[in-house]
Amino acid sequence: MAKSDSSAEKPAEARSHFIREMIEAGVRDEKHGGRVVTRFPPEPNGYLHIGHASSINLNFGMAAAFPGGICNLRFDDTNPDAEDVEYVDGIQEDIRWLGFDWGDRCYFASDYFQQLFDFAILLIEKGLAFVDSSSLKEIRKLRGNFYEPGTNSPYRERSIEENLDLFRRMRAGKLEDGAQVLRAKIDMQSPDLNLRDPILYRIRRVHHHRTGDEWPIYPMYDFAHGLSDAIEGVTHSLCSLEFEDHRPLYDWILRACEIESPPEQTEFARLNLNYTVLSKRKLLQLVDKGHVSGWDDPRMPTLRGIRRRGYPPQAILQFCDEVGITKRDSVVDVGLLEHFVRDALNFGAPRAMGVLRPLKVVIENFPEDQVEELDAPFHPNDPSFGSRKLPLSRVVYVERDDFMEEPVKKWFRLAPGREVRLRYACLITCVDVIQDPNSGEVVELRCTWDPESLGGAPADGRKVRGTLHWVSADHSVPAEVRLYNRLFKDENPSAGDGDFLDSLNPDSLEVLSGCRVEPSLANAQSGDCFQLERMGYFCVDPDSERSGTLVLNRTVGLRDTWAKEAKQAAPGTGAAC
RNA sequence: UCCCCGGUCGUCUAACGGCAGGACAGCAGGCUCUGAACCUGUCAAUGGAGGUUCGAAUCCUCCCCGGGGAUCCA
Repeated sequence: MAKSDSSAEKPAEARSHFIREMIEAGVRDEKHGGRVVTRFPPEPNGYLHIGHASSINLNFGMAAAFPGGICNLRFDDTNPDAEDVEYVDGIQEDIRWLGFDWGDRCYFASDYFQQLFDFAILLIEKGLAFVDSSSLKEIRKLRGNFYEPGTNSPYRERSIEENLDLFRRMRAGKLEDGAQVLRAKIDMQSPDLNLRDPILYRIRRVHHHRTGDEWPIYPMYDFAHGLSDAIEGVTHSLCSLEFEDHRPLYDWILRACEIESPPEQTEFARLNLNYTVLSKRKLLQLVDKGHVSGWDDPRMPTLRGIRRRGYPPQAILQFCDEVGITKRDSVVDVGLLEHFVRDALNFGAPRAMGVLRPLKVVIENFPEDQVEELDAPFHPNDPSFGSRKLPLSRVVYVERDDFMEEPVKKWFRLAPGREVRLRYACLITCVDVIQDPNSGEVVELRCTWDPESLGGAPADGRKVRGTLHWVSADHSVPAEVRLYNRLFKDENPSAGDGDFLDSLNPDSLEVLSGCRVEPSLANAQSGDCFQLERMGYFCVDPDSERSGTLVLNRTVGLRDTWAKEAKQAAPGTGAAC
């Protein structure tokens, strides 16, 4: 039984990592009452990308790994300047596409604004927070720097009553943006700058996408995040490495607010990919400046981009599991992602034939009006996919790249005098080459076929090395095919002092318009995925509906050891697509 | 010059004081009606110096290298 032995069949038992072990130990020791509650906390200021998939997989995965575990979706919407409902809808769509479900627990930090405000009052009453009327510039100056300690604000010793009054006036909306802020009273000498009387609340009189104009003040991340976790009963607050320095503040706030069973913050390294940028700011720039067609451009590392490209969610999850969770910064090779995409598609995608750059072939001894219907399986390793009929007629198209007038060594495709197999059809021999008299370009091949080889092997059992994909000229349907290359030329587009946009690959998109695909694809629906044999995995782009012709995205090419070998033999000639 | 974190094959990752293992990539074969998939084999690593120990990737000290940290961002 040689069914394709893909890892897609056996969902690898979840690999362990330090966070899983930590949670396991905690559950064993009845820490947090033995509960596991995580949350995925996106800020709705951009679309999710492959890096977020790792965090989503972690948070939802850990919840699922323990009995009774749950994972909330919580929008961290405390900065109305950058945020938008467009993103809250898109983010939910993307997480669902990955296969995760938060039940009815879709929360918003903005839902907690009143509770957060009350906690701030508590802090003031306890003498742990004060209103600072210094200007932004003064606050910055007094904070000190890496090497110099900070200095106490002149407003630090205001009375509790005065602070209460001032803070309530902030809330009442009577003050200008920036007039004053609420600060925690911690330690201006601390080597951890986050502890130098961090700002808890600021005045920002702008419209919020959920709370409208109700709040003229907004809580800062450090204040809002831990308390939101606490309000939701989160036990494990998993975040990325850059918040490590914030953990003492996270703990301070929960302690100061007298949270009885405080959540625990643990940091892990974010996912990085070479030849890719994963920063919302940079992705936004690509979209805004028109370097890509949108957040869902198939070259984008966004979840909607790779979804449109045809990456199966299963492949992304397996990729995340394989990469794992650690505390060390790393840059994963995009090749690993592509490996899991191929792996999932090899297992799950039906096969078809399509010619990207057609070269006309006339089979001279094939009767003019004859059409042979050949049976071809949809999957070579899995009969459950069934089969379809392929029409063979006198004129067919083969791939232009499969013919070489002067074949290099080890070439076993078509060339003058050479015999090859048309996949699932018959053997043909090239007997003549027709060129354009002016350009010299090969425009047509004249071949003969061996009728006895119909359906497979020749009668005499002779071996033929090359097998080509093909379509019948009259029966095939037209298609536009979009080939994608990496968006950036450099492994690390953000390295150096230059603009990352300078690293953009001008050849990241190649549109082929005269393609021909087999008739079974005529009714393919947007989103359908299949392999065009020998050419790669493809999916139907939604543009097909608009344009009325089939538009195919190449999801990923097949491994191509011949291209590699040919490239080594003739450096500089290698076709890189 | 300060604080925090991290350094294991090319890349990612395991090891919880006891044989440095896996995946991807690479290379060499095999099989094949996809130069795919699949199968077999193979290359390849503990940043450095000391110390503790019968035994150190793992514990300790120092050094080196990398990342993060001074938004009224998250």
